[in-house]
Amino acid sequence: MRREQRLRRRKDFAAAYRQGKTQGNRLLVVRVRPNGGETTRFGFVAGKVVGGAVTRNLVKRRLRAAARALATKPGLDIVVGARKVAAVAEYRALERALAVLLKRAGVLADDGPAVPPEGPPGKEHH
RNA sequence: CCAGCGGGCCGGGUGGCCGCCCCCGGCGACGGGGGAGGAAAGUCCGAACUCCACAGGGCAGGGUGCCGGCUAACGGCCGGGCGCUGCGAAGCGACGGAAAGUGCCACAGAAACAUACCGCCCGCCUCGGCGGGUAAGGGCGAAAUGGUGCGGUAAGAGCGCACCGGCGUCGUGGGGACACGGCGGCCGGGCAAACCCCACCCGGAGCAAGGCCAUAUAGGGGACCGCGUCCGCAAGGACUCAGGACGGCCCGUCCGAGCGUCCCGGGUUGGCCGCUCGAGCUGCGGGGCGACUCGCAGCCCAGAUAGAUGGCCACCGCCCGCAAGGGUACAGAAUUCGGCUUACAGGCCCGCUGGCACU
RNA sequence: CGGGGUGUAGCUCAGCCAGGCUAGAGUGCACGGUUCGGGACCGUGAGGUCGGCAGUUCAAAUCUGCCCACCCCGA
Repeated sequence: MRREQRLRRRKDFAAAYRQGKTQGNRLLVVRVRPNGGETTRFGFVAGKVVGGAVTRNLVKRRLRAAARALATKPGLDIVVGARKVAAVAEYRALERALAVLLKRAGVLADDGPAVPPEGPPGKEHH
């Protein structure tokens, strides 16, 4: 996932936490917020409860791969937070959980317009 | 073969699909190269680097602590000495000073640093005490006046002698810690990880250092102290010292009535540089017991910033399990090095010690 | 990157600097008393690897070193 497609500013994370719509299950917590741009950006959060630096990085890498495999609508900021059990979950479980939550938020590319994007329904990235 | 000691090293492999970061080339599509560790960890020491401060001296504070060496430096390493443990290979050691001073040593015990409770011996007497001597014995205690033996004595005692231990002194060896020997002679505790003394070392901060650019209710708003005296026409000088600087304090020095101090707001948390070629790595040769060092040749080996170095699958290896199957250590660079400490499945290599058996 | 603090009974804390004393206090818990019963009150009692491992010392909750967990502050 390219740098432009990731959330990199503290302000962006703070805005998603403050204004975003939240979906969650045992493994993950997802917050979605329109960013007014044309590209959808992801941010991944794995706090201390997940484990040490090695497992936190592993979880974030897996989530990044899972997010890349799913097609989303453009113009969104999506923050994916990992819960404690995500540390021992397999990749398949993480990917399925992320797909379910994004579907529930209505931001997958083949969903109806649940969150109205600001820009035109843009092309696929990746 | 069994048990053990020391040192060094590895710590998954191959392939496929899809990706990420950096560098180089190219207008571009794209092509080429590189991309986590032995601890990257804890942040316990030492340095490099950067900014600030710096006439000098003293005090305070912190650290180190057998000797010699290595090193840029170190609280690290190497070699040696001494002590303790182990049959041994080896291991461990905050290992200067208690005749500089102060302090503490609970309880028990007569007494804890100055002492006679019981006992023993001598003397006296109104037969149970009094006076004196005595640290061999008993008892208390973590610790009680060096240990064993012989002599000696009223009983005893380094009182004398021998050996051992310690202390002092002289000599010899050694670069030194120290060792060995002679002589003297018995000289009385412990704790300095209690204060302390001695020797040596130490400016302060840290890459959010520091610099450039952009942005801004921005050369913003508010509160407070003070703007003295004398000489001189003036420049200036002196006094008084309010104040400020010199890491903390003092001496001292400098600045000096400045434009100071404090609070709010803003920025530092935007971008770029610093940022990876370095006390560098590999090989060969020389010096040294060794830590290490010198010379030559070759090599370029992560630079991210919500933070790249990967995700998934297959086969193999290893471990658990009858099997299905499951697991595959500790752990993720953040300015960079040198160490220390801590964590770690499994495995490999080298040297050595003890024991058993056989030749 | 740097600095500081805390860890003691189920809970909240003393004791640590200046080592020795039965490791205490409040609350909670159990039992008994009081009451018709409960609360309050009175009495009795149980409950502690003093965060862990080493070391110094005759002796460590206390001193020293290393490690673990948590909290706070500054740049």
